[in-house]
Amino acid sequence: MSPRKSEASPKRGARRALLEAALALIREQGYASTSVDELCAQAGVTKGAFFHHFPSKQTLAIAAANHWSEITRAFFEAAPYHKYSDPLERVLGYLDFRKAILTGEIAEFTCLVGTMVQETYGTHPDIRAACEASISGHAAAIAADIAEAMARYRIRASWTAESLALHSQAVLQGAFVMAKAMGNAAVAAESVDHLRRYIKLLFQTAKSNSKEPS
Amino acid sequence: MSPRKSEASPKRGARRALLEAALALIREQGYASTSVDELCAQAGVTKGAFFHHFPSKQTLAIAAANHWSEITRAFFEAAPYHKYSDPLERVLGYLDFRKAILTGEIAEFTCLVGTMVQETYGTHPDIRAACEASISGHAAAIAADIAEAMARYRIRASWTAESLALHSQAVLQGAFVMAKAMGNAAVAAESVDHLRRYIKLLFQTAKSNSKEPS
DNA sequence: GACAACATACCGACTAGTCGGTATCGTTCC
DNA sequence: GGAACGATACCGACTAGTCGGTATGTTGTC
Repeated sequence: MSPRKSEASPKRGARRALLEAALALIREQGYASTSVDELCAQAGVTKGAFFHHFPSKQTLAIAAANHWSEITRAFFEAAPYHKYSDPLERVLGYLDFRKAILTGEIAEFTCLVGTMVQETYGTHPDIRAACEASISGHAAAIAADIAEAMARYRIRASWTAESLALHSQAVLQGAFVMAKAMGNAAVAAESVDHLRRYIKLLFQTAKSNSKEPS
Repeated sequence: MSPRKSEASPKRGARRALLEAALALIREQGYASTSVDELCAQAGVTKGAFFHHFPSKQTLAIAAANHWSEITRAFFEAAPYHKYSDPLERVLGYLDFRKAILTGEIAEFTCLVGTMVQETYGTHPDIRAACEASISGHAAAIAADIAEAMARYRIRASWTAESLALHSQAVLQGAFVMAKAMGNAAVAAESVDHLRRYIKLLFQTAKSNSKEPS
């Protein structure tokens, strides 16, 4: 009985609430300057609940990075660009999608692990590894489409699909840094435009050589 | 009397020693997790000296960002790529130079203001502004060469010199994030390669149209 | 002796993490 | 069905230490 379930945020969901709080706060302020008390207040739980679920602040950060991987994976898997049968269109559609979501507050579209790895890479190896896994995982998904596109359009290049996928992530991470520095998202959008133009150019030259695929 | 000057680091140069310490430590650990005591220890001065020269930790961060602007300006002004008379060669030479200096420890080639702005953009507006000024100033120098190259090669494009210069900075900042995440500089170097290829492609297509300038 | 350039001692606020205790669950046996 | 039971979820006061910042003392220089 008592059929109610899933309240505001606490009660029986402290772990998830803390992970969500970590996403919000760390993206805004970074890892070091986000205190455990602050995380608890945001999540609506107490310190006891925090250390019941996570043995340390660092452990929460790692869990948050993994949670971020899951969230983003699901988010991009549901994105509309997957409908294209042409892998190159999927790659370009991915960039259009990334540009389209550059709206609202800066902390709402920037990357948790990119932010976190900057201040932890030297001091918290485990957090860095979790961030690397998140970025690499996402890049691998892009690399698959790029590789397919290269095969389809008979691209023979000095660069690899993996390299271009990682470069795409670098551009996006850099775009976030620039957006934070300039205080607006427009500069980030323009960088995505440049990246899109680059990839089109890479495939355009070879595309004109071989007419149709298959 | 006593003709000796410029000792190891302290004595009569506390301010400069603290600025150098800030560059080293903040690039390694970030702003928030670098304490005033740590900065003093690294600089070889005491806390009294710190607050004699800087009214607050935030003020030091701003001074460090400005110091960084000066350091990097002098560094890049002395770089070899300025010898080229062709502005496009200067731009490409700039990228070759940026790739060439991606050696040694990660903290030694990454950008202070890019690191700092990530964790301060939302909470310390003055630091953010100083970081923006540093990046914008550097980008403006690149934009000048790009603009000259566009004029010389009669480029008429949907992008501007300023936009491409900012994109270059985004790629570099992103390359640093990726290097920190992956734990190696190679991934950063490959991103610079991609950026160089992009700019060559942008100018190559138009270059074939109009033979020689002037 | 006045002033700048430091050093030393210290303060209150805040930090991550601990600990004893309680509330609420699912399970088991009657 | 319900009492008993062990486990998990959670609470909030507490600690030991660190933080940025201050107040005051010392020293060299003009």
